[in-house]
Amino acid sequence: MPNKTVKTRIAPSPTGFLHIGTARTALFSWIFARQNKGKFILRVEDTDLERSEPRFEKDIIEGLKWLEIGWDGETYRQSERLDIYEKYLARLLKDGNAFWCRHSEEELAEERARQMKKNGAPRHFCEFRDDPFQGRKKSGPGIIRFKNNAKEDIKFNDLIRGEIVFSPETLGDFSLAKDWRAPLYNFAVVVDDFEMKISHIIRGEDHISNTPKQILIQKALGFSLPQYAHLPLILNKNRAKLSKRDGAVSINDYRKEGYLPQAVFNFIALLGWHPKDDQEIFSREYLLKEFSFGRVQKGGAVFNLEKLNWMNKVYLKSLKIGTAADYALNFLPEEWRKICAKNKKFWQNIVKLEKERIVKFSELAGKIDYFFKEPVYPKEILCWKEKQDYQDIVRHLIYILKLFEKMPALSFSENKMEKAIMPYAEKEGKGDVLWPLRTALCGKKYSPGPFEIAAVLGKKEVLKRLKNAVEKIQN
RNA sequence: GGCCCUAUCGUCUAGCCUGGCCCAGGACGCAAGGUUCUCAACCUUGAAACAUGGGUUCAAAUCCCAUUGGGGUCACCA
Repeated sequence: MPNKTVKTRIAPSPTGFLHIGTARTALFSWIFARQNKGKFILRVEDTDLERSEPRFEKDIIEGLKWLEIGWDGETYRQSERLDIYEKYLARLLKDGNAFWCRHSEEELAEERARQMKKNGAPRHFCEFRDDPFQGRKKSGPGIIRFKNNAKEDIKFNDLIRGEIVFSPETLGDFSLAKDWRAPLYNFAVVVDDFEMKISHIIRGEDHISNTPKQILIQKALGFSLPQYAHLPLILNKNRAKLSKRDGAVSINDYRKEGYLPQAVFNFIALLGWHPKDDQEIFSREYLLKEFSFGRVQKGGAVFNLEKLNWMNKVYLKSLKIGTAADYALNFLPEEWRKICAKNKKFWQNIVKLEKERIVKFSELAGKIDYFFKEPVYPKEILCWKEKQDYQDIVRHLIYILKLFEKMPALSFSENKMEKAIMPYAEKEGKGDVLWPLRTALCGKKYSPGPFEIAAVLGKKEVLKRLKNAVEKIQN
């Protein structure tokens, strides 16, 4: 039964590019909202003025759009909501639930170090806590803290992990804001989630330890508690939180490398979630139908590039040739792109040949240069298994040359060529004939089949390249 | 270090709630073979895991306890 009041959000902070983990959180939040006919919104958490940058916000938005994880109109930016935070902050101070703390950062750091040394929980119960404005900032240091008087255990029910319990003493008087108009994370989140009527907070496991603080603030402000679902983390090879130093962690890195959005979507969905059966390749419709928190994994998942690569190949294979060609066009050097944009059929034929041989589109350009210019290669490449006699190669090439010359240019097709040449190749040894033919056309050890290449190149070009090869040997 | 989360093949995981069908299934990767002028694709086969120790039970990957390992977090970052 769909819950009509469901509202979820993705709340990235624009201090870096769209992280894979953020994308997956967005994906699950989006699915959950869709499943329940609810809403999914975007909130940019840019309260850290020092580190937030517009280019990161742009990247995050582009990444989400690329994956077609769309939010419902509402987009918020915390930096534009300072009046709201100020209002709630005033209320907290007035009610005696918050206070100004005048300790310097150095003092606080020292205190923490002392506590850690004594094997205790590092926390700050402040001496200014009983008079909200005693420590008020005039010019020196100071921030607004939560006056944590909680005695009872703080409990919440996580949709993925069940009940989680914290004892409040370990929290201390935690920070709320640097100043009236400079809210800090835990406080801003609580206010926004309430104001935006978020029903389900879906986020990474690294936020579990923030949850009790947020609950305390919610209670002090008289807010109703949302539901929580803490997703397992995405890990690197060393099983630590995946971070920038681990290489490509931004969704747009994968976009730029020419991965397909469907593949990335499918892959990150499967990183921590699994359907009832063994199906691993699935559409967003399938996921929409099948997703549930009950099947979300509790333990972290290592990001496995090899599997993504495999998955991208699967999607690449199933892509219609026209679609693939259009998409792939973006990954060509300018000069070739112009040629292909004018000659779509030519380009599609090329893509058809390489589509199943590449992992991602960025590999394409390096493999198809011989369609745009004559190949440059050492004559040794023409030898099959590196020990074929050059005289034999010349003999075979000339034979093929003559066969091809007799064929009408218009019916210079894969099939016709094959029919014409195969009897000869069977007789002389397939490798002995086909290898030199293929390498003469493309100048590469590895490539699609000779007839496939020849058909795309066309009769005139094929004859020219065969003659070149013969000359190369004879000189 | 305190607190919290977590634990099945190298990796992603099914199975665990509701013990027996599991000497543990699938996928990626790996290895071997087949197909093949090369590469890719495809087909067949194989190696590969219930963290450890105690219980409970006729029976435990599944339930209970302890231990160990891994991770997260403890900011005037989010």
